[in-house]
Amino acid sequence: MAAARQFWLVKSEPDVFSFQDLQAAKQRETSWDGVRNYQARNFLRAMAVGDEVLYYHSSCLEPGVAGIASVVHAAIPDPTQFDPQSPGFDPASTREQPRWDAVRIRALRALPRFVTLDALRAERRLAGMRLLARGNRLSVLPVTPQEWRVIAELGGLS
DNA sequence: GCCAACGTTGGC
DNA sequence: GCCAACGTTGGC
Repeated sequence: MAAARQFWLVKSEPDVFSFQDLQAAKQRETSWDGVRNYQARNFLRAMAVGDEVLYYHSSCLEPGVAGIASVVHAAIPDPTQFDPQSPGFDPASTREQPRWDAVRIRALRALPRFVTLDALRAERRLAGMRLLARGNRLSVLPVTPQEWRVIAELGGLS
């Protein structure tokens, strides 16, 4: 029996790589690498092919959820950790014992309505959402099916 | 640019 | 194992 599909949220600075950039990418895909936080890495490792991912724009004029992507390849060692030229280079990582992982995601669709951080905060059904917790800084987060439904609704889906 | 919150590092 | 210093995140 197949495991139930899980839901996630990833943050990206749109000035660096927006959801539109993902849609415009070759195959609408990208390697989700550069994550350098252990908790976030563990969430990456828990992702399975077919899981769905909310794509959140952070550190910008209007933070919020821009679109939906899906996981098309499960976690592998993040190649940027071995690259001295990369900002993600980690001298403590070895090929034998890599510390950091990356997954591959593909854009599914933009939300018909961009769901702003303000709108998320204003929605009582999302009061417990991890993204909205005080001081939250994780760039990869799990999302509950209930939260997913509410955000899809706010975004104009279904 | 500011600042609160948080994770990581390293001296002890 | 503690904890101060430091770096980063991310909203504003």
